[in-house]
Amino acid sequence: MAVTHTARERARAELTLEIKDEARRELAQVGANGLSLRAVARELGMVSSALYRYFPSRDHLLTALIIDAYDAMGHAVQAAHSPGDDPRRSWQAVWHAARNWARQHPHEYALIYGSPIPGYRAPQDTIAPAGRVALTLTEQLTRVAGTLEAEVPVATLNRLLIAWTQLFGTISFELFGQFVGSVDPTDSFFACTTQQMADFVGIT
Amino acid sequence: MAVTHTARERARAELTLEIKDEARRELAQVGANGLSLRAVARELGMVSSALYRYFPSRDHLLTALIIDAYDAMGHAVQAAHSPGDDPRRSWQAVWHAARNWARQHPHEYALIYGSPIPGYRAPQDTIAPAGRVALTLTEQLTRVAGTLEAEVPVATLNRLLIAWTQLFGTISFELFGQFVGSVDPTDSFFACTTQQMADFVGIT
DNA sequence: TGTACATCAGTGAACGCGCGTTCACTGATGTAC
DNA sequence: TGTACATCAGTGAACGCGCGTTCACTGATGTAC
Repeated sequence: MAVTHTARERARAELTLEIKDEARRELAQVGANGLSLRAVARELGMVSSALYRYFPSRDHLLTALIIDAYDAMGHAVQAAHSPGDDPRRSWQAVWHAARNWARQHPHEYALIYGSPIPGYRAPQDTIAPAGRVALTLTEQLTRVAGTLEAEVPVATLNRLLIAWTQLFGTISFELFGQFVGSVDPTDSFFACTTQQMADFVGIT
Repeated sequence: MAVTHTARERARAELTLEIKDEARRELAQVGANGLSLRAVARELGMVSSALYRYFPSRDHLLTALIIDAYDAMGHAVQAAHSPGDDPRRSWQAVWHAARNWARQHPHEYALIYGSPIPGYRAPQDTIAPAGRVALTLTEQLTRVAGTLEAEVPVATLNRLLIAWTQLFGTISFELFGQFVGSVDPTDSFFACTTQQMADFVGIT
C-alpha cells in the first residue's frame, strides 16, 4: 500500500472514513436493513450519487462496516490480553473486553453476531476477519488455559469451544433483550459465568 | 371465547391463519424488516387494503407472528419432556427438541432470538409468551436436574441459567453461521455440549 | 318463512414517501513536458 | 516555472420501483321482526 501523498488521496481516505462513520451512526437508528445510501449522503451534505465514487454499491458499504466491526472486536479482545499475566486474570480480562465492546457498539455487534441480513450475501472478504476474531479468541483462551499450542487434547478443545459459545451466547442474550425480567442486573451474572467457565475449562 | 359458528366467523378465522402462514413464507425470503403487507396480499390474490380487515397494521401482523413463534417453540420443548423419564434422557430430549424446532423454523427463530427489529417496539402481548418459553425451559431443566421446586439452591439456579444461555447460544451460532468453517458438522458438537452441560448442572 | 335493515369483507384508486442506481455534466486537482 | 492535457470528485436530474395506509364504494352475509 502506497502512502497517501497527494491532496486528492488524503481527501479520499478521509471521506471514506467519514462515510463509514456516518453509516455506523445511521446503523444505530435503523439497523442493517434500513441502512440507506441516500440518508448517509444527506447527512454528509452530499448528493447520493457522489457516494458511488467511494463504494460501488450499498452492499459494498455494508461489507466494509462488517469488516471494520470484526477488526474492532478483534483488537478489543487482543488488547485485553497481556501475556505473562495471571491466567485467571487474563481470562476475565478477555471476557469482559468482549462484553464491553459489544455493549459499546451494540449495532455493530448485531451486524456480525446477530441474525443474518436477508438478501445480503457475505463476500469472501468478510470471512477472513470473522475467522480472525474466532481464532484470536480461541488462541488466547487456549493459551490462558495453560496448554501449549499443538498439543491441546480434544476434550479441552471441546470445552474451549463451549466456553467460546457461552461467551457470545451470554452477550447476545443480554443485548437482544432475553434477560429482561429474569436475569437483571446482568453484571453479576456475567461475572459469575466468567468464573464458572474458567473452572469449566480447567484454569488454575 | 365464543365458538365460531357463523360462516363469516369461520371464514375470518381461516383467512387469519392463511395470512399468517403466507407471512411466515414471506419472512423466510426477506426477513422481518422486509415483510410487506402488499407482498402477502399479492400472494393470497387479495388487494393489499383487504388485509386491514384482519390486522390493523404491519406491526400487528409481526406481533402475531412473534407470539406464534414463542408458542410453537414452547410447545415443541414441552412435548419433548415426558415426566418420569430418565433425567439424562429428558435433558437430551429437551435440548434436541429446541434445536430441531429452530432448525426447522430458522426465520421464526431469528424473529424471536435474533437481533431486535429496528423500529419495532415489542408490545406487552409478546412479553408473556416469551417468558413462558423461558419459564417452561428452566422449569423443566430444574425438574430434570432432580431438585424439587422452591428449594433450588442459588448455585444450582445459576448453573441452570448458564445452561439455558448455552443452549440458545449454540443454536444461534449454528443458525447464524458462526460455526461455518470451524465447527463442522455441528451435530456431534451439539450432542457433546448437551452432555457436558448435563454434567455441569449435576444431572445423575 | 319472508322481508328490511345493519354489518362487514373485499375492491380499486389514490396519497405521499424513500429507495438504489445511472448518466451526462462541471470544475478542480494532478501529471508530463 | 508555466502550459496542455488527463484524471477524477461531486452535481443534479431522471429512471423505475415498492412500500404502508386511507377512503368511498359494492355486494354478500347475518339479524330482528
